[in-house]
Amino acid sequence: MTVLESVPGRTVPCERCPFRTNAAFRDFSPPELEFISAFKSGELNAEAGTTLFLEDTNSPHLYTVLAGWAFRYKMLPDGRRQILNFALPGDFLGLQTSVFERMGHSAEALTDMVLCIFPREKLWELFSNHPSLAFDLTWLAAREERILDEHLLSVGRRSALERMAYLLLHLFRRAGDLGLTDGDSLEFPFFQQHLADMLGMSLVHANNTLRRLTSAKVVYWKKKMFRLRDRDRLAEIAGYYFAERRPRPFI
Amino acid sequence: MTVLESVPGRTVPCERCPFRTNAAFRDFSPPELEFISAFKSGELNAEAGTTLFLEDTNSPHLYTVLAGWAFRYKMLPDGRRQILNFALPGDFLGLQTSVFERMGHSAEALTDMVLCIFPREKLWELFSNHPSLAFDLTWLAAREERILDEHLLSVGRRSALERMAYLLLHLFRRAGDLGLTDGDSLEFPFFQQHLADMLGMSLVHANNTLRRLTSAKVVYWKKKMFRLRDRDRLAEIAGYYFAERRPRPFI
DNA sequence: CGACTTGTTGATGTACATCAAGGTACGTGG
DNA sequence: CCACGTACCTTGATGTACATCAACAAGTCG
Repeated sequence: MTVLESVPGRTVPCERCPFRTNAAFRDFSPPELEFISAFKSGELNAEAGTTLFLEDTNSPHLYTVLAGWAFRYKMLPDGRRQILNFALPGDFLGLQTSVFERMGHSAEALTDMVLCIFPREKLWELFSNHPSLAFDLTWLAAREERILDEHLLSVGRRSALERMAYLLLHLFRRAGDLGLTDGDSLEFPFFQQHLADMLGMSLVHANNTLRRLTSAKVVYWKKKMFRLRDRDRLAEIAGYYFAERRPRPFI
Repeated sequence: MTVLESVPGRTVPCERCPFRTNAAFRDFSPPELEFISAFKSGELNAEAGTTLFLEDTNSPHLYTVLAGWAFRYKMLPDGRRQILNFALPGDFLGLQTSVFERMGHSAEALTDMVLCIFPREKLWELFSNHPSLAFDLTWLAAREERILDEHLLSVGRRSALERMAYLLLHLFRRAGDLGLTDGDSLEFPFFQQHLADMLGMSLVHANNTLRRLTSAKVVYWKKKMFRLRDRDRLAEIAGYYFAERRPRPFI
């Protein structure tokens, strides 16, 4: 996470936000940029493992991820955990807290992170004065919904092998769009337990399934280093893989 | 669906929309109402079984459900189907089509339906001139996300019995909020195959699971008539059941 | 150096899917 | 009216994809 290193104390001004030069993000008009700058109330540097949100509690903040990975999850009273989605740089966290009074999910930092903080009281100002940004928010919500739809299809109807293939492709593509990949390789910041909890299977079975993919030389996975060795084969295993790319997010 | 019968040909003017007097929906200011009236371009009367959206295609329309039930779903190439969510009166369908160029899911009418049609080109006008309505849209998107989160938790981590209990409670509550229930009973418009496809299990297993609940006298289910005989027991089986109610939707 | 974390593998059990058959209700045409 | 098909529900037999339990390997860290 180069951003983390390049900003070792003070905050990134929105005018020099690294996303401004990233092709994955749309351009902002000067008034938009000005508003965002005023909207941003600070930054949160969170260590890996930090709880960003806790289910059923309230949060005064909205965040966008500036650097690092997080994940959203829900738990059952007996400790069973379901990871709902991962959050990467550019993703928005905490919309629910501004729309309902309590979060319906928890969120945890997977790596050390930098998050931009926005006070939710000012969200209304965004809606009334900057419809283009309100639309971006809606865009992000619709994208999240689409990802959840896909995951639900995976967990509900795909086999363990198909699910694993799908998830790896999904994550690789999202990271790739942000320029986090290096050719066919990428550092995945999570443990096999995270894969299992995302895919709704046991750790042992996630391990077996991943092993089937590695020993078939479809992917490489060791010590968090991931390599996509045979993308077509992986897509074929996943059942189908729907690719879409359009720049349009918030911030 | 009384609305369907009471409007056997022409459209419902928004000023006399049945939701205006329904406690589950928020009030509109006169300008909001006026805009909505102009935004609405017509009505669609769809028979049960009609495809409202088809995955990977585009739709020029947005809909809100005025009467009837629908469901959103995705399919794998070999025919496995995952139902993502059900849509009830007041729900909004087709946001994705205005934000991406293709739908990520299909949708089908479960009963005969009446839908209000909104042209998506005018959505921008909503965002720029009626931020309160834009916020409502965001509210609906956030609610959909929350429901999907719950379903993902169910399918990924709950047992078949827990899942079934959760889903029945979920649907009963949503229908109840809209005043569609009659005491502890409700007409569910779907077949057991729909339950199975929602819960990510086979038809046979859905049947067995439902039967366990009926023979334990927790619920009654026969010929689409559903009765909640022991709500507390059902909630206990579901693991936990988080209840929240706030009026705030669009239209 | 142990203590702990993460990954890996095997043995065993079970929750689920699949296959197959029959049951009831309802429609249709004769 | 009956014979027939069709749609949905129900149940049993069998198979398998998964979970659980248990142990160990390899790395990391105080």
